[in-house]
Amino acid sequence: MTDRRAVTMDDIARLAKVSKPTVSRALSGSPLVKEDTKNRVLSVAHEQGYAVNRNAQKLRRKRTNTIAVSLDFRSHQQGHISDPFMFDLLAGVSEALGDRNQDLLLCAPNHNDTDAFQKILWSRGSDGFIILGQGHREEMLNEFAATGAPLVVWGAGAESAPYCVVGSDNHLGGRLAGDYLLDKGCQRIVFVGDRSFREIGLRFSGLCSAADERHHDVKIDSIELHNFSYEAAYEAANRYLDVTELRPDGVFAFSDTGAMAFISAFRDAGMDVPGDVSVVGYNDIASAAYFTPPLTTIRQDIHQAGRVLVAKLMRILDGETPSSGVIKTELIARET
Amino acid sequence: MTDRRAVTMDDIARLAKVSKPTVSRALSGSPLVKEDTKNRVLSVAHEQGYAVNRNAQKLRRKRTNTIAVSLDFRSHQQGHISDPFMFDLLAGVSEALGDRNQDLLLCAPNHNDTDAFQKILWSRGSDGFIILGQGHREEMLNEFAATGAPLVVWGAGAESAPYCVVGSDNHLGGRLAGDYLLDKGCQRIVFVGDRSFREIGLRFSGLCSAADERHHDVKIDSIELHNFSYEAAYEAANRYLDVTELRPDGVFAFSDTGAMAFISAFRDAGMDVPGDVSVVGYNDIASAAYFTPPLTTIRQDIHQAGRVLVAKLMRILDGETPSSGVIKTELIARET
DNA sequence: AAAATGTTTGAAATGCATTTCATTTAGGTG
DNA sequence: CACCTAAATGAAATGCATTTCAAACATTTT
Repeated sequence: MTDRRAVTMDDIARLAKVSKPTVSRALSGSPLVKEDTKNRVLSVAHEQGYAVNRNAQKLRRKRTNTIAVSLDFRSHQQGHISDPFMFDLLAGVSEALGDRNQDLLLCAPNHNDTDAFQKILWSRGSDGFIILGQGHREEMLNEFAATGAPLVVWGAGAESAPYCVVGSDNHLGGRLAGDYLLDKGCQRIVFVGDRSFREIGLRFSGLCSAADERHHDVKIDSIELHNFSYEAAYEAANRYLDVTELRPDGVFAFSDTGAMAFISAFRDAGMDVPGDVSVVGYNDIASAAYFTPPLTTIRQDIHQAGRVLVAKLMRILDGETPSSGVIKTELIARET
Repeated sequence: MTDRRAVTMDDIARLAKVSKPTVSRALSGSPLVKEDTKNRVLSVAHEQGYAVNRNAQKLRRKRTNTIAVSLDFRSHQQGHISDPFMFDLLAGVSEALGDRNQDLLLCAPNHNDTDAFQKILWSRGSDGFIILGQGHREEMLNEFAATGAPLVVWGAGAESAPYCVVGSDNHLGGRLAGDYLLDKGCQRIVFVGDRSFREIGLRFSGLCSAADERHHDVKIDSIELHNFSYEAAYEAANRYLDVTELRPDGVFAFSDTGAMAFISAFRDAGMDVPGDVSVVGYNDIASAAYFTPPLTTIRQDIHQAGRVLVAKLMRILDGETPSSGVIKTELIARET
């Protein structure tokens, strides 16, 4: 409210009877300044309510200590993504960045083109990028990475990917789910999800290889679902039940939320889960264990994920080129 | 990668054969520059891959066009908050800020003291604050607001609050839940949640006044729950069932997640929902409608929330002092 | 054609901190 | 005590864009 001029480093210098560079050094913990002087500066700064102007600092240092995190809130113009998994991922990243004193610039670009990201870099809005979910943006990400932009991506690693990817082993996840359903004796398994997403495609192929290996007489069907909402999954389930002669006895969904919507539809259609049909989700979101019935799912170590993403990006910023990272992936067998 | 010197405004000026101020004006859309010149500058800037250095801009303009959003990820050192409601709220805020070309600095302060916030302001890291959830930070927020910091808070408005609060009408929410349970004929209603949170306390008192008004012979009990996780709610439910002679026939939970955990515990204890006990949650998170059974809950208009929070803050930054805002609150009756 | 007005443009000052390099001070040695 | 080295400090240059104020140019008006 008081509109008096902001306190600057010069003021602190004057009050502490030292020069500006000394204040600068004292505040950034340089070993070049005597203990004594440093304390004096620090206490003056504190009593004046002074904090280094970050913008001047960033301008001068050419380093922002800020990481842009992209969350594609509204992919597929289908309203907000609200998979709690993404939230947990964000929380993990936020914490890991906090531990390294990096600021987090949250960006949910409207136009999903390289430019939106490129501009952040050109304008020195951040030092690097953490992209949560590659989705259908692979081409764009390839382009962006080709410019040499420092980025890490949460998603599925293609060997060919020109950027560092961190993610669970989606193929393994699919196998684990497949083995689980096959062990239960499922004959007609249906996969639910948008296979054009690389991660999800891999989960499907994992499921298929599990089936292939068993030489079982298993039918694997797939429902293409280009929308991640509960509504869409619920409706897709109903449509499928309407159309199909033999109802499925096993379902593997691209996510826990999808699995829940399917279970809900099955219940409304008078089917029993897991009596009539077994269901496996993906992610092990917090609510999975408390769903009715408790949901069997593939857990990704989300907490590790945030730390790994940040660690890799920091190495990139230090000029290294870390390999992609794989996050622990395991089946959590519950009632479905 | 190429470590050539960054493109600056001087370069653009030279290439477009104009002066620096003209470039500055052209890029920020000033009407002072001739259409002709402006286009020339714009095209040069584009082909050079130039974007104004935000840090220099912020330094000079003394305005950051950045809003700090605080998300208390790990309140109560109990691990991450992962209520999807918070995620939706964040998504709404993110979108509303995007629409106004404001950047979003996500902060999850470790030390929950004024200083963490104050420092952001002193260092010109953001122009203002959106605090998502007042939780137990009311005192701190009062202090912070007293310094004249521009902030809006998602929470429950006390008349006395020295800052602008936006939130649903929690008392009304409580009444609606109460009326619903009483209409169902519940006799032994238990409230679940940490009443020391103002929002939650109000929901409880709303429930009580609904009961009072009916002159019913209703017993209202309450389970103090100082932890927002599913686990904690599930355990609290079990403890309560162990200890109580007459089992409750109505539950009103502080959130949908809490309600789900309770339903899960009831189910595991062999109780039927809604046969034996009716349950009302709060927030209407996306999964509520697909829970088994579909969850009755109090919906807050989350999308409006984000817009209102941002709009109020912008007015504050313009020197106004907007009143607190109330978000639409309604009962969504489903099966429980 | 000169005067008056309005429109574009540019030179220079400014915002604030960091860094280089030179200088001073303190400490150690013969 | 003179001399050298190491430690601490400071003057000035620098990073990049915005803004003020004055100058140049274009257009009307008399």
